[in-house]
Amino acid sequence: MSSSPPTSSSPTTLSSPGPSAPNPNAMTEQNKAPAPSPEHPYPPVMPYPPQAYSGAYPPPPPPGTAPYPPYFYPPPGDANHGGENGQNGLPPGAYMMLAPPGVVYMHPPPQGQPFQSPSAAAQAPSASRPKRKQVKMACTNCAAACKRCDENRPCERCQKYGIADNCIDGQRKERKKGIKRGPYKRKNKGGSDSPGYNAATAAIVAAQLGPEAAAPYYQPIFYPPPPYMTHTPEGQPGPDGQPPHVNGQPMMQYYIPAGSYPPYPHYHPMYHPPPPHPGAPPPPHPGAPPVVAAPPPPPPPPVAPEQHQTVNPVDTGKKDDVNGDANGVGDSPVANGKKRSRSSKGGEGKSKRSKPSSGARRERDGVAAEEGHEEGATA
DNA sequence: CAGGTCGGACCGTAAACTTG
DNA sequence: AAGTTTACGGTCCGACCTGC
Repeated sequence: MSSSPPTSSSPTTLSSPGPSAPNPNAMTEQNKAPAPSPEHPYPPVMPYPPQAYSGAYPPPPPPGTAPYPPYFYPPPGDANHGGENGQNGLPPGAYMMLAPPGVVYMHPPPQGQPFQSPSAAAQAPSASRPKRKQVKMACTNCAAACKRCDENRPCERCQKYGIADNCIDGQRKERKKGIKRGPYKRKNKGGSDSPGYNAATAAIVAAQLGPEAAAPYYQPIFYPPPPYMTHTPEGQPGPDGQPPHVNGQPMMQYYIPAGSYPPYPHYHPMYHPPPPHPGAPPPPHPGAPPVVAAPPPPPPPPVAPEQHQTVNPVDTGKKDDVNGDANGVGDSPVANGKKRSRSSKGGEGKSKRSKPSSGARRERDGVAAEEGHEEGATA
């Protein structure tokens, strides 16, 4: 999913890092929407009555009305957008907003690109990171050293280290058979699975905003990055062909269906505002209509315990697996394809190291945990 | 600094299931 | 049977460790 920024080589540099939890009440100077303009009043004028929608994408405008009007506000990375690159416990590439139940908010996907579901977006490698390619079978030397191998025999690495003689394929173990599995979860088949409220999203919201916010009244809606603007709403082109900037951020285009105003959902009468999050009092906004008491929210959906487990969106710090080159630096042959053993560690095979996990390590080293990731892959 | 070690993310795909 | 989902078994990135 990439509405690739026009200039940056790294999308993550263009969109600002999400500073904190996607708390709709939390707003910083940077997070604020741009000043309203006559064409784009604040809050935006909703020409349609609030509507519940959970069907096909994009949601059709009400009969007899024009397509959704564009509105503009700062790009993801603010408090209402949750995780960039898996920060804040959200999947990488996903943006989060809060909306009333049933309202599906999306914007048109970039030209020629299909809508990608949140889960798919979370799974997909980012545009800046090509998928790692693996050989079918590494030679025994490379496998033992956990180093990149190639299809040739002797492989490049073995040649480099003068152990070409030992460059042979290993023996692949046969797969276990007869492993019983539970019932399969079928994916939504509609081509684009609309982001619905489920235990996973509930858990994410609960983690970020507190359990109250996880109630169905505050559904997190994930959607792909919107396209960047080429001109301001006033028609001014951006500098050097780049998107115009607002508050130092490239301007994006959002389409906002009636009934959901992403940046400040609690200003809409339909919303039942969540209790103030500690340390993040809801800032008043000029021109904001009074908050009308909403009907009592329905009880939160029960969260299946097993799903609880899998929903651990806060990845402990998956490394940025940018591949590419297999730089030979630090590479080393493993003599005779022997399984290593480290005397002091009683190593046999891949014994656990007595050092912080790589995740913790990265954290300690100040490497940002990127790409909040999927469920713990292997059992 | 170069080479050795290895945790764990990532990948490919076989096997288990589901669907038509 | 064909398609889908799951998870096994493997690859290899990249950080740490060690010895020269």
